[in-house]
Amino acid sequence: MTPTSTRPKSTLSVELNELLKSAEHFMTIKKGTFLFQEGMTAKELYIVRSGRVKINKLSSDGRELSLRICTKDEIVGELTLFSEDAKYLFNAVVVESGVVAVINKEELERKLFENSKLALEFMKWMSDHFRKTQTKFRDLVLYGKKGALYSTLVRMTNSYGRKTEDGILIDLPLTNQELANFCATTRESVNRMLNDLRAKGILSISKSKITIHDLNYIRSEINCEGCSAVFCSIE
Amino acid sequence: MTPTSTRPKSTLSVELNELLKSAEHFMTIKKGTFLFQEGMTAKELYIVRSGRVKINKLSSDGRELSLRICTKDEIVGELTLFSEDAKYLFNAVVVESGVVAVINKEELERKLFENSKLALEFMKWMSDHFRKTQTKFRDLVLYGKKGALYSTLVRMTNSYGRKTEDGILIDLPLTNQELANFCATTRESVNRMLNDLRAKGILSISKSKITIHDLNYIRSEINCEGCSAVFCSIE
DNA sequence: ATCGGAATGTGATGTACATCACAACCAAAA
DNA sequence: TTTTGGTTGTGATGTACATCACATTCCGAT
Repeated sequence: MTPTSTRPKSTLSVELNELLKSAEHFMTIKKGTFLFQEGMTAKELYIVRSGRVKINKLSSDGRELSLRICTKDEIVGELTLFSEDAKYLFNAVVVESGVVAVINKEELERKLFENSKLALEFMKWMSDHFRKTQTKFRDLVLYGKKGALYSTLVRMTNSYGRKTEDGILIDLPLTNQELANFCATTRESVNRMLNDLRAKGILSISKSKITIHDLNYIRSEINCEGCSAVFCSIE
Repeated sequence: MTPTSTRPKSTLSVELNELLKSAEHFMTIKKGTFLFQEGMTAKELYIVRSGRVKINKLSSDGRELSLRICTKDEIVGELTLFSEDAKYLFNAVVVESGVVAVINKEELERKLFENSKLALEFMKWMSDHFRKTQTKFRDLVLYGKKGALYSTLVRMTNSYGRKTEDGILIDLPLTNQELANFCATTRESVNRMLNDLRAKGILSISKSKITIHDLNYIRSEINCEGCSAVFCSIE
């Protein structure tokens, strides 16, 4: 698993990472379990150290909207900070076993108060994170389901893409259904759209992993040529 | 204009407001002009003191997606903080003349660094703001166009609603087109949906202002009975 | 190798919503 | 008052996408 990602990632700065570390204890997480569920009162947030955590939201009629897939060094549960008696807005389900660092909310708030540098970096992280989310929803809302899928593919590529001879491999097995959950659409629609792209030679799929041959085509379809890829990720 | 809003608002705390004030100069803004436009390099952010500023985004084919309408004490342009060489993601167009306080980005960052209390409160504001946006997009994506409209109505009510004898008046003239822009839909669809609601006695319209007679009906349709209204606003 | 469950693929049909077209209704200006 | 430009209202039609139904492929467990 060489770090041959095609684009720079906006991760936690070293300092932020180090400082957060000092306040934490660790917890192993097992595939299929929840880190937290929507509506639970939030007392802590988490930093993924290994494994994968998916953030999602269930609609009243049982459909799932996936929002993020978080791997190493991603912060989870951040939305509840600074509001007393906050409830988690989303679910965090472990999709690959691993370890998270547990950070007590109040303790973090105290640390942020005491350490201006930490506070500033944390604000920067929040701000970046906010921008990512905003642009993602914009694609979803402005460019229909195709926009949603293409946006998801671009983000997946930026987060998990690894250069190969014939394109960029999204190094994460994905079913049609899982992609559909990110797009608020159905597996059938995703299937048809992917087959169209396949027919055009834009991408190919093998062993439920997607290889993108022509990322620019996808990016141009949703007018994201100009956007800085740093904000365009799935984490 | 008595402050008979039906629900508590999450505005800037007094301290935050005061501290921000010290760094600012004022600028009058005229209806129809832009505070900033998408893609411009961002050097400052703004606090609305009077008048109204609409935040929107134009799609490549000319459709408009409205995101916020900001009045007194709302922060505008906040998304560009902490990222050097940031470009504005959206447009800010003045829809009602007034005055804004101008805050230099670098100066604010310095102030936040020097004053932990300010930093903490600012983070709280960002976090609240983030939650609002997330929940709004969720309605938009999960519950279709009807969900988008109902969500917009609830938010408008929370932000501009004033109790009257026969319901809650949204004290802001709104055309079908303007509502449509908030929902990423067409004026015709909005018109039909509003007429349905009118026929059911849920709301009524006069002089392009909406009065909601049965807010609970609308809220129940998009499953937001449980949500705290503080986060459910249009600002 | 073979069985069974999950994932994929693809037609037929339904439905929500956009688009088009145009009539009716204002309210402010001439 | 009449004109005019913006807004509302509403049918007819088109299109994107969801839903349903079922066949096929894939893959791990026995």
